[in-house]
Amino acid sequence: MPRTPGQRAGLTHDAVLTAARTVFAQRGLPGLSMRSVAGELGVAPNALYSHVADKTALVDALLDDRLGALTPPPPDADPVGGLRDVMLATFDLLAAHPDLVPLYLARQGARGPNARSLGAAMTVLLARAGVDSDAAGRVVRALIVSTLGYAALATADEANLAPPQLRADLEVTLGWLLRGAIPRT
Amino acid sequence: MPRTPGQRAGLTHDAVLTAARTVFAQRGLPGLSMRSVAGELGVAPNALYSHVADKTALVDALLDDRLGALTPPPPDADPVGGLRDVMLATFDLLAAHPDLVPLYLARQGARGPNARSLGAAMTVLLARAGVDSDAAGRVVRALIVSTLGYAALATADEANLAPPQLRADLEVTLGWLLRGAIPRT
DNA sequence: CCAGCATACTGGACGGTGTACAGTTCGTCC
DNA sequence: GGACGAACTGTACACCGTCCAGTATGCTGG
Repeated sequence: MPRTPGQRAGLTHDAVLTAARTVFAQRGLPGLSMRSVAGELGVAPNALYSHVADKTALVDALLDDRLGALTPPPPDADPVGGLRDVMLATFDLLAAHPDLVPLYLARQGARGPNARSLGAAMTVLLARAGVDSDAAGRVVRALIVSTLGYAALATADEANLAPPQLRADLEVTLGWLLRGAIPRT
Repeated sequence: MPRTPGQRAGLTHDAVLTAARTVFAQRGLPGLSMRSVAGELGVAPNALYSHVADKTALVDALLDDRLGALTPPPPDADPVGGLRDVMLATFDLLAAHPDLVPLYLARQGARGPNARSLGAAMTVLLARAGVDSDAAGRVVRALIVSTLGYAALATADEANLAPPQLRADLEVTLGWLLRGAIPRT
């Protein structure tokens, strides 16, 4: 999107984020550079630094942005089923956009607002299942770790493992974790 | 280790690997470049390419090399305890060398000979616990995913989670997984 | 013993990266 | 209307992985 020179670009943090999203969608992770994002905006690479601290800050924002596509489980859902479904949905999101996975791994899962709200919704479900809030954090971590890990396996290049197979394996694993974490009723 | 010019360096794949190990130990992941490894050997950067296909191949070798520090569980060990101990030892190894973790994550856990032999030893234990070899692969994956994931959390920069705490959490998680995977006796 | 050859290695370069510094141009507010 | 601060550009630095063309070395067959 080149501009006629002499005019202002009028960038904002959101505009940069949007451009990053576009570049990332079209050219994947290796194509995501400050220069490519700036090019998408018709702007010099350094111009981005007025709106974004770092490349890592931009990537963080991008990650949480993508997490917004996930709908948190409703508070009145069945705890075990609800938790399993969010994690499987997360797996599906990551499997559909393989280039996201290395980014999440490098950041250990993003701590933006969307990530937080998902975590909160999961904690609510766990509370209803009798898990106190101290333990809930640990359980959420265990679930996320497995989900991210299986997503990583599913998006590996050398993948001799088929994603549907891994999705099934993840489901089994989540069952073990939830059965262990939630006191028998 | 500069040489007097005009003489051969006499590099080998092993020499390159050793140099890489040294550089990595001293300068960490960001300091590990083809140029720095070559510098350690007193050699031009391109010289490495006579002994190593890629930087990624070098890193792969380095990863499996470090995995050699782990001793596989003996075949006659208690299955649950033995499996738990290998994974905790793996966690400790990674926690002690934080820069290893991003590399393992990027490669989804290394497929070199050392990694294979560890996997084989784990499969043996699982077989003795009544898990057939098909399911064993899945269980091993589940265990590794959690272990790597917790190690990643333990080595995160922003870590508000203390490593000993995470180690304890991992132990609990491994218990859940093993209890789920191994049929009740 | 010497010719020939494959291999190891060097020098230099290409195209890329993230980002710092200095300067210019613009919108906005007193 | 003049000053100020922010936005943006041009340029540059210090890296990166890797390729290409050349040179020198050690080993091998005659």
